[in-house]
Amino acid sequence: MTERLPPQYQPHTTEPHWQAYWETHQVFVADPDAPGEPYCIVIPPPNVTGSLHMGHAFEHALIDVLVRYHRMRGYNTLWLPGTDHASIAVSTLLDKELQAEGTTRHQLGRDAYLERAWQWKETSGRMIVEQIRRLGLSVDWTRERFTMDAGLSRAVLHAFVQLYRAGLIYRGKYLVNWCPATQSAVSDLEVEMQEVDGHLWHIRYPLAEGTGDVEVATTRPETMLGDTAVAVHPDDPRYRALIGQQVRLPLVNRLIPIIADASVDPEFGTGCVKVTPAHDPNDFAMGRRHQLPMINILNPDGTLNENAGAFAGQDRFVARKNVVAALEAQGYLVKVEPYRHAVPYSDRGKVPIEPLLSTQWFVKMGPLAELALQEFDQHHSPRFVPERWGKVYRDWLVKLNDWCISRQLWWGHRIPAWYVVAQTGGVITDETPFVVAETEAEAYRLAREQFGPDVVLEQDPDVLDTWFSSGLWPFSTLGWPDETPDYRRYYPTTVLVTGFDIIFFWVARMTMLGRYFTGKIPFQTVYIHGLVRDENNKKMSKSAGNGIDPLLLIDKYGVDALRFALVKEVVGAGQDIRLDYNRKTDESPTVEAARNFANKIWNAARFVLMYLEGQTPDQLPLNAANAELGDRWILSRHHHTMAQVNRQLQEFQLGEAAKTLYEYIWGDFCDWYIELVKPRLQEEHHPTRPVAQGILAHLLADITKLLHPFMPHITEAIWHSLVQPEAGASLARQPYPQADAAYMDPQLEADFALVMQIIRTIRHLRAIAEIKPGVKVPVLLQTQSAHEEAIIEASQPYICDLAKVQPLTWGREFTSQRQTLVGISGTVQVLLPLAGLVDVGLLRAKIERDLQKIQAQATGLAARLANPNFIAKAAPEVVQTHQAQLAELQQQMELLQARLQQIA
RNA sequence: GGACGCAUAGCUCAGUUGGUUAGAGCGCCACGUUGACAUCGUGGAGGUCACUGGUUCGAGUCCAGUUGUGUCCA
Repeated sequence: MTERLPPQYQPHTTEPHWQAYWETHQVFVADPDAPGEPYCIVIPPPNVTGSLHMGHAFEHALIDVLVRYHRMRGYNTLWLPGTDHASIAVSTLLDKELQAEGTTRHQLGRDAYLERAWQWKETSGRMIVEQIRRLGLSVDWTRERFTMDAGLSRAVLHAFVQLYRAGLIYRGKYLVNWCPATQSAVSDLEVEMQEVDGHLWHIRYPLAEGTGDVEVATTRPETMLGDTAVAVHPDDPRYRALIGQQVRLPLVNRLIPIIADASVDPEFGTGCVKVTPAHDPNDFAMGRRHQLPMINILNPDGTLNENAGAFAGQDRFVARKNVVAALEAQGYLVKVEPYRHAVPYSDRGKVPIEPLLSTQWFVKMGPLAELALQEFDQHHSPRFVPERWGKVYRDWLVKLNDWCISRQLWWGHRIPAWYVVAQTGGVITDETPFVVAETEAEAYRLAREQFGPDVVLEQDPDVLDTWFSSGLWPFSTLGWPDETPDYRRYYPTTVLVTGFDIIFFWVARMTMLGRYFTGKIPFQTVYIHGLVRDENNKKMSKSAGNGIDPLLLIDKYGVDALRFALVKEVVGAGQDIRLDYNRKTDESPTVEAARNFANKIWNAARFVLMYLEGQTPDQLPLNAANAELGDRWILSRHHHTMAQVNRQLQEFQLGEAAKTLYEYIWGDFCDWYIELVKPRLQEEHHPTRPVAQGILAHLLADITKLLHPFMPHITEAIWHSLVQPEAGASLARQPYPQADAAYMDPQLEADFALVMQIIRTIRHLRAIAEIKPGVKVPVLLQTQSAHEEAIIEASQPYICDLAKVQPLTWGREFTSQRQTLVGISGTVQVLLPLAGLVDVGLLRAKIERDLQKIQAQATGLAARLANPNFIAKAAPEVVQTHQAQLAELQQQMELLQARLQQIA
């Protein structure tokens, strides 16, 4: 039996073996017709351009704990894996490739480009999926989905058309966030504000009539080419007289009005601001209020267009310099100040965003957000864990703007709008009429109805924001819009596990779209986890280059170790975790500790298997009737642990559950129980040997089950060795152990704690006396309590064995020899006679040290008990505990003082 | 500027509804390789619980403020 288990756990052979086993035997394939309450989680789809990073490993480890736990609890469980198509990321990647080849996507043409994109996805895009497989997750690979699969694409078109027909999608010309790098619009969420050191340029605009001028201040002087007004606060006494007058815009020579608008902050700069409605969100709003002309001065690539006059064709940052130079040359530049301000950057493109007036498609968010808000406010749906994230979610729903969903890219879901282009010569303009339909045929049908039989249609060239399809993920992956068996069985899903950074991007969009289309919030609970930070407590990011490669750690320590380390670090929920890591050696003490734990379990299993002599737990009944004190103690601890772990897992306290198991297995089971039963096992005819064997077998079987959600591979391996199940069976499908109150005995656990305490005290005294570990020593235990005497009697073999005592004597009163080491365990006095071995001063010092400690405690307690307020106001049981404690301390002090006199 | 976290041993972190002596792992020191495990065992050292004030018989825990630090939103 033991031949099969090497003395050290070897993850590199064990883990791939069981991963293949699970997949071969379809252990995680869900069956909607099977019994059990449904438990479904959809994976937060990783991006196909990505590679496995620590965030994935962490998130997936957490999800797998939940999923495996519930599967073992008998739920009909589905964990659905998949990836999203990452429109912008793939486009950026391919554009770079094409650029290197000296071509562009426009030269290549749409069809050839998409063919290439699909090819890329099939080859390189598989990488992340293959890496995820190494984590050994209990996902159902037969249900793997991709956002651009036929079914999910159909869901996207269906959703778009429905929203359009309901008036919740519209096309229009608005100010959008334009990314000149990708040459596409992006949504508000894909913009990230960065503090940068810039300048504030003060520019003089001369009044059109008479003399004088106004001074404006700006961080983007080139935009003055598109100014169509100057604004002041209506109540600003400095400018009140000027309202209604005109100024002559320098360089451009355009006459623009001075308007009054309450949104102007009189404190900022000169209190007089330039207004560029086509290139600034505030100015855009002001432009609408005052019906100002909107002059666009930018091309899609970030160069200035023909409206910029002499500056046309120049890049925006070159133009900025040139505009400033021209203003200065012509005497319009008043001054330049250094100025630190927030600049919007494109999340993906990594360049400053330009607010740009552009015709795009938008989702009207108000009505959708309203539905989600109602669910949240009235039904607490979804429920957030931890709860505080619900507030973040709600706040965002209340103030969100319409969502720009069109992207000027090709990889993604093409917008299902067809323009009637015959009349406009094949060109799509802002005014071109269009129809929206799920298919081209349907579009033609609609268009012919509306525009006559000879229409020529051209589909909108743009694609949808990737998040639009991700927003449908919890139901599109299950078959929606069809009422498939999976959809009926598993929707709405049970839990969504994700990071807080994605609440707006993804969670809120899923709840809004899910509620609108399915009538239901797509998940009952949202479990929000924190980030994995690096060894310097920095957020890991690709751009900072501080990521820790999980694959390196898996190679070094095994995936179970990495997973356990990550889960064990989670406290409560939502807190960030920090991972120790040495970049020179690729070592992580945290993961190493988890690897050591795996090895500990492995060896505990080897020990148990060795003494089971081929018998399985089924062949060894749990014989509690003949159990000894130690047996009953471990059974109580065991059931106590099972109760606690189940409770913690149900309350999303995954890290706490991991710690509970760690302490129970390493501490109680290995350090104490296994050590306790060794003598019985080694004595072939010991009367309670079979009892110990039965307990070891059953507890180990339970331990593999309890730990399985956290460390699936090693537990599966041990379980197979232990129970020798039929082919195809998996631990993953065994029932999760539940506590039985009949085994739990707090009094027994307290009694046994005294035994442990006595053993520790003896070991401590031995260490003080520098007695060699192998040498047996006589020990006397003195106690006045009959109960304690009984405990000592029952545990005599344990004390003798674990503390290397021979002989052990106990009684009410011992007169010690001069040379006796003294220790205290509860009210038991532990005496270690040391004839001639140590010096009396050492013995005295030890007793005096103990006395001092006890004295300090007793003084504190006595002071508290002397306080009449304490007696009057504290709970009676608290007072009672204090009194009992003080009595015990006083007894200890008396004993020690007596002993001190004896050896003096 | 608004909101939300965090601050406990050298390091990474636990510490339930306030109640005896604040815990664990790593690291450190000493001892130890008897048949599960040196990826180990036994023992030990190590903390003014960021600071100030308040509530309370009693505060690491509750409240207010301060400082430091992190994140999200503007």
